[in-house]
Amino acid sequence: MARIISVEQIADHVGEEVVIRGWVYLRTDKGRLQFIRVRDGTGFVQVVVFKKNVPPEAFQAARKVTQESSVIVTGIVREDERAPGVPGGYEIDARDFVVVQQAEEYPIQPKEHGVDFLLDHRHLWLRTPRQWAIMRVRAEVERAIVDWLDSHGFLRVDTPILTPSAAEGTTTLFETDFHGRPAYLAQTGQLYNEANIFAFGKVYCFGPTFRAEKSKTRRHLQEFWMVEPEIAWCDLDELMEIEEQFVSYIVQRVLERRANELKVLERDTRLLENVVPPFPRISYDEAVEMVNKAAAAGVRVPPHDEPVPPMEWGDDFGAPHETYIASQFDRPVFIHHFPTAAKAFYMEPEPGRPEVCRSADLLAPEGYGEIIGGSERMSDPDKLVESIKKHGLPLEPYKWYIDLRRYGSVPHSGFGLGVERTVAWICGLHHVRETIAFPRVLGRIYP
RNA sequence: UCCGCGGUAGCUCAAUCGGCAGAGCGGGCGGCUGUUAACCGCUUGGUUGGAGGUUCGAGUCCUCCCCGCGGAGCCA
Repeated sequence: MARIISVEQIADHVGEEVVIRGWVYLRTDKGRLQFIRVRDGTGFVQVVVFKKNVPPEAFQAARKVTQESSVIVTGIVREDERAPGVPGGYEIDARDFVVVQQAEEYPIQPKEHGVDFLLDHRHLWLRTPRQWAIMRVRAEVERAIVDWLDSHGFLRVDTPILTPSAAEGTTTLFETDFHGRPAYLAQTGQLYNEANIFAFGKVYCFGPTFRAEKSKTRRHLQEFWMVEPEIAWCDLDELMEIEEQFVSYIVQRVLERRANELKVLERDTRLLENVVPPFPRISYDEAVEMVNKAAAAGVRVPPHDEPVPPMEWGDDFGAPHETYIASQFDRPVFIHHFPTAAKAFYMEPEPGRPEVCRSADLLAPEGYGEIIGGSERMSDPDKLVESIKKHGLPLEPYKWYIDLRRYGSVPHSGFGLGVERTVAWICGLHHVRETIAFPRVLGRIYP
């Protein structure tokens, strides 16, 4: 009895008779010769069913098999450079072909489809090679995140998803019912992380976060995953060093372990190979100057070839600004010291220049925008209370948060990295909706 | 919420000035021993998003509504 193998491991079985269990992705009927591409979840392989080599009923089954039928194939693994698939270069010369279930007419063809149709069929769309590759890269990104943090002294401490009030007070939250009292789905775990560092030093939380903003862009989801490390005894410069090490590790690890998937996605990996420390650092002041020079020179940016608009000091960057700035560098770039007024209440103002704060965003190259937002946190309780008031927020919900500064306050910093934007960048995708199995975009909750 | 674009066969799209609603793919039947989204022949397939209006005649023009896409703001 031949052994069941996974397509991923096919190179180890050349010349052996093996069994593959999977689903039919594509069939080419050449009369007495049937080319059937089978995927088993770990890869895609071409099965060659030649009439003379299989029992008559097996050949009939192969000739009639429909796309996405579940099948069990027995055959001999052969090296052949013509064989398509992932990893590719190997095919199975069938000796038997059994259909477990003959699939009904399948709605998704290996052709072009519209976005609306594909999202309505997301449960089936996930089976296609491109989506398969993206989800495998995502899983590698998530493993790299956890591995790096766990091996650098961080303790994973998960933070609540049901929260009593707005963490930052600015963005729209999803409201739910907590036994008669309003509760909100978390938009960040950061404030809880800050409590946790005083118990554990370096911590991170990693889970879904929710934003009810009516955002409809290629960079936004209503539900997305974020990893948020928080570090005691850490200032902004040390934070940026940690971030560039962390991001570089993630990218290099995907390059190393998911090369086949990046090939399926036709990603130009040379752009990713540059992603090693140190990353360039520019101040907000310098960034504004860069943008305005470009605006004056009439520079245009992709993807819509729009002109870079001029901006005033104090404005936040729009998408064309971010794209332009990122395009000036061959790896992610930090922008630090944003205007205090444009940022969250908890960020530490720069001593001697309180109009800017110790914050830094990390912009991914190629127009993928902000993948990290981070800052040094305010550590003085009186200044914090003042800032909360200045932002028009109530003090009562932040009582515990202010407490953290009253019992052994230390300089500390942290950041949040958006998983979907990072995966979209690494994979070279046009929209973050493809980076999560079941995306929650505005106006869509099915499937 | 605002700005722009769109909705025609299962899918992707076409239909000139308002004049017989079409093609490719998919499905079905047949052919082929090296296909890579194969190819060739035949065949199947329609409440043109919905409601109203103008007209001899509406996919096409007008009004309202619904849905989707892209972007802005905000953010990761």
